[in-house]
Amino acid sequence: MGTDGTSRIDPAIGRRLRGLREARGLSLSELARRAGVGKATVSGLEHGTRNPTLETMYAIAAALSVPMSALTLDPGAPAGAASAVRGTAVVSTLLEVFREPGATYELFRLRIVAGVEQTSPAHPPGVTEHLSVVAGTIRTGPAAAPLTAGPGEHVSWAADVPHVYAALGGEDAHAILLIRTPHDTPHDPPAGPPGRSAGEQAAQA
Amino acid sequence: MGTDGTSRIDPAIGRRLRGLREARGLSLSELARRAGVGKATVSGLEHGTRNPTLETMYAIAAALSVPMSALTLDPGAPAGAASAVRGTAVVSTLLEVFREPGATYELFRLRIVAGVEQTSPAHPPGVTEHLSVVAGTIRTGPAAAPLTAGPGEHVSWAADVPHVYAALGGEDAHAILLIRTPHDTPHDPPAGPPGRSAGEQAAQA
DNA sequence: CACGACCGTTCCGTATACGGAACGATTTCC
DNA sequence: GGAAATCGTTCCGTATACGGAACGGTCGTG
Repeated sequence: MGTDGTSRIDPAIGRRLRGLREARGLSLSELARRAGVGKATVSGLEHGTRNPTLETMYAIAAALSVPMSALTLDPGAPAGAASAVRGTAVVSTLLEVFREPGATYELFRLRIVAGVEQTSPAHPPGVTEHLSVVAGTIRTGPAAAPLTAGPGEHVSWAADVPHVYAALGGEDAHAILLIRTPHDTPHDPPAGPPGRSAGEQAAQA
Repeated sequence: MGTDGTSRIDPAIGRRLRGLREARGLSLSELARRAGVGKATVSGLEHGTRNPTLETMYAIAAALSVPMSALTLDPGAPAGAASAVRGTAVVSTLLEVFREPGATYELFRLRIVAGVEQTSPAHPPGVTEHLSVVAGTIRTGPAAAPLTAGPGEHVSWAADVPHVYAALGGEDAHAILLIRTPHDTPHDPPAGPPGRSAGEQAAQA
């Protein structure tokens, strides 16, 4: 990767790892033993001088009894207003994707910024969206006939028409969005520029 | 790691990666280009013949606009009947926990094993559960008055009474469960020791 | 049908992540 | 106060993940 000689990985991972280890009262040697990896590996990781293998990460995460994401801390951050300023009303984080025999499901956590209404274009026929309101009041659904839902309420609609998202009441709203794409229906190409940052992004919902 | 010569990594990662790539209509070459990694790397990854580096995983996840966890999918496995045999009908994977000013939300992915009905004890007053059916047919809600829901349907109920989960129709069912615990109402202590195994565990829902 | 563009796979040399061993520094126990 | 145990770091040879290049296959196009 870097032809620079010493490839560094995000030092935050090392700090996180050391924190988790010490929180459990484990010595570096002991953790290495439990994870079945070399002490040199753990040491190097904590210092951020190694670019670990997935296998190594699995082993260490398992030894600490945490999911890998606790170590890698993906970008899935709460992130203040940063992206709202860019004119995006809906900030989404992809939580999980799973394939069933008949369809693919994508699960998003949404934050809808107050005072802006965002319209998303139609998906291919057959795609349905299911939104569960977590906090705030959300007006969403087909642009032609949106519905209003509060905490604990749900809205579902066929996503083959343009649809809107808006937070009512002056406060940001939060929701869980499940998009079901039947197979046979090819997913539309990604809306944005290719190499944009992972984690938070404008919802292509 | 394996001194066997060829260390294999979980082939599910490869399948997941290929699924995400194809869902976006990207060719392998194009993905490699966007991620700034070699085609050989992507190819090897999809075939499960490489044990990738964190840096590589980051680059690819970013190019796909997904968090790394969408690729690594921690242990949250479909796992046949293994845990059902242990008398557990509901297998849950914690996807995310988030705190809002007024409440804490926990989001689970559930797999409900067919043919068994599981009853969960009452939560403290104020706790509500919201279940979205992903696949199959689920009978759930307060034990005294459960409801039946199919794919895309939702059920909500106050969780201060015993409640049940059951998959109808002879097939396992899948769902997303959101548990809202208002603050002031101290959450019941987590059933296990603090650092209990991440990923799959019996639902304390 | 020849040609170019692109696909996904495989081969290859190099950079580096790996575990084991050696090291000095502390701490524990007799 | 010396021996043993354990700590975290560093050195080292080996295994392997990496990107680039070469390859055959499949399209569109002239």
